[in-house]
Amino acid sequence: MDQVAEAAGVSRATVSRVINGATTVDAKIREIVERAIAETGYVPNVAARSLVTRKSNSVALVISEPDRPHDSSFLNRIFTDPYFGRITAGATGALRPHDIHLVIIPTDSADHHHVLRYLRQGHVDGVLLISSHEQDPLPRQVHELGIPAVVSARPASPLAASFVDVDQRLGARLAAEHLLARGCRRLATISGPLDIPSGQDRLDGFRSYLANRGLAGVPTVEGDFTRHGGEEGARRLLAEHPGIDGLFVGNDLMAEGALRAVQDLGRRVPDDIAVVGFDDSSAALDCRPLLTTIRQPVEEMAAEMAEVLMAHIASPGRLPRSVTFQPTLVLRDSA
Amino acid sequence: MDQVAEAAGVSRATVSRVINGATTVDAKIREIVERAIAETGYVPNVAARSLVTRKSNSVALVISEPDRPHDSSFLNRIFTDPYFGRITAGATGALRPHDIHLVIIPTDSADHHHVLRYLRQGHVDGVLLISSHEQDPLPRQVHELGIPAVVSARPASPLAASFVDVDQRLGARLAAEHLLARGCRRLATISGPLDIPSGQDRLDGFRSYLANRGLAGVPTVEGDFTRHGGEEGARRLLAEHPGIDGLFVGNDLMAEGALRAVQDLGRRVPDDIAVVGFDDSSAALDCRPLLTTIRQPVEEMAAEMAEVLMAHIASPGRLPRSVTFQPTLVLRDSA
DNA sequence: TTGTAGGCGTTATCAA
DNA sequence: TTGATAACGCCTACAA
Repeated sequence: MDQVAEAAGVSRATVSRVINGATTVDAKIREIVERAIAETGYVPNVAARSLVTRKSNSVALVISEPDRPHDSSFLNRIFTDPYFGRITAGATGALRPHDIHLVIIPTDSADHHHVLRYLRQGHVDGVLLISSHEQDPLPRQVHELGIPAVVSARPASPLAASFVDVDQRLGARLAAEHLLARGCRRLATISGPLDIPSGQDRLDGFRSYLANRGLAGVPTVEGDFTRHGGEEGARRLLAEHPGIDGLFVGNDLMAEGALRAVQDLGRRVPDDIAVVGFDDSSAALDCRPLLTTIRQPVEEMAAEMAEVLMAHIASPGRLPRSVTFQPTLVLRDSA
Repeated sequence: MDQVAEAAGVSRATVSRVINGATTVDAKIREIVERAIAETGYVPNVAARSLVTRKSNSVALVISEPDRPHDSSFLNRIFTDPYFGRITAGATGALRPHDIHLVIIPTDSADHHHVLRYLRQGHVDGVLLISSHEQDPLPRQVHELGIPAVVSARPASPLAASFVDVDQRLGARLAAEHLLARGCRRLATISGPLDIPSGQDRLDGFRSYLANRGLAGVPTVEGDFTRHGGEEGARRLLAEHPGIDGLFVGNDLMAEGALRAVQDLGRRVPDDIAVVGFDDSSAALDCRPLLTTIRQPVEEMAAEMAEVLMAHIASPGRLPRSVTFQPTLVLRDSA
């Protein structure tokens, strides 16, 4: 910076002003300084800057996955589920205009410790926390750190933190309505993990809507949000209830697997069995037939999380708030 | 830190020594200081530290994906292909013991600019660059930045940079050998994108081995390393060459799609058509039948990249070097 | 509008 | 083995 100042014949303070876009600098001088910056190839030192501003201009995207001992690794799950790509895309898009970097941090419980340390050390100004597991202690721990944070869904236990969610029960209800509307009467469902609020809520929403219309006792199996889990679930379901004519599956990945199993077992989709998924992720388009599903506006939700987080960072005293998005039915070929 | 020093009745310098594990500090004093640290809940300020050490203790994992206009988004591809999960796992594992953070940065060409700026600003001490695309300018640009870097594969155009790779041609040859050994004579292949060196090399390796044994003119279609591309490729291949009895597919994801198509078309696997994939990723286990494939030790390769990078960071003058791993055949049920 | 000077929280050098 | 003290590179009152 001294170099630039010298080359431009001004003081370091002026160089600093130019860099930070202060309005109180003469147009001519600004230009001279900018040229000097270009010529010297000067790049500000972020460490020095954040030492004084106490800002890092980056936020963490912490993706906390529960331990599933029989699964290979949580990283495999994260880098295999299109959901996280959408989250990342949405958050990046919202942060980019503000010149804020997104630091992606996948974690399972074994390294919560590292993550907390990372956050405590002040590497980032705030946290976007994607945590689905009901027992996950991370949301509370992050909250106790006192660092600005926004959670991806209603926390399992009440927490004075901002969160963004979709109306899960409404989504499930849309699926039920659609299946009923197209004439299905023997419905069943493959739910997500019941220790994950979204898995639980979608199941509840589906069942309670049907129960209110006299259709109680819907056959249910619990899946794990993976393609394989959906395949297994469908097989079990059809083995015990061969007469099923409508199936609601807790997410698209499982629906993809279920679709395959259903067709392997000789049922036509949607004629014999209509199938509705949940998410409207890229997996819905990998399905044959194309998957009718409940759209969750994940990118927009992630962007909203980022906006709320930036607001918290800008004014630390701000009260927590929650934003809920509405799901919609996306009609394709499977139902 | 002043607080800690006061609480412990020592100077800041001593506190610093304790924190950094200097051996030149009295055991008793060390203990007192440590207690003071615990009591005050002191956490070092990383910005101040890296301002003076000129180290950030973190490295970037830059995942550079080529633009594929007809695909939804590069993030979707990255968070959908198990390959990147394995890379991340391997790199994290190697870095963790050294207390170095991994900053994951997915990018397509539209934001190379941001990435380069990020690197130039000194946020990280070095770069692990995952770049497959032949025309990708990023490896060269990163190299010109002068920041320590290790690339994930032999760069398309010669570059004085360290890289880690697997012997792609040998892998393809193993596949060919195996198919021949089990009696297949009418072989075909679905290659990866030919503008990606690994796609090209696997194809070359497969064809040239066969050509040397009098089997030239192997039917070939080019795929895109996605499940869907594999499905399409297999359909095209079988439409034109219905007599095929052995198929080598450029990666497991495509093999999964191909397997589905082949069986949809009424062929039994492996009896009518034997199928060999490449990678040994988790997708191989999602296949039915389980996929026989060429194992690429991705985790170990990523770990090696990290080791080499740390060596470069430790001694900046170090000459670039390349490390090549050997692929192996993993026998399962599809061939 | 510009320059001067002090301080941000560490580490590192040098004496003691 | 410990303690002063000087950087590290930047921002920001405050003074000019």
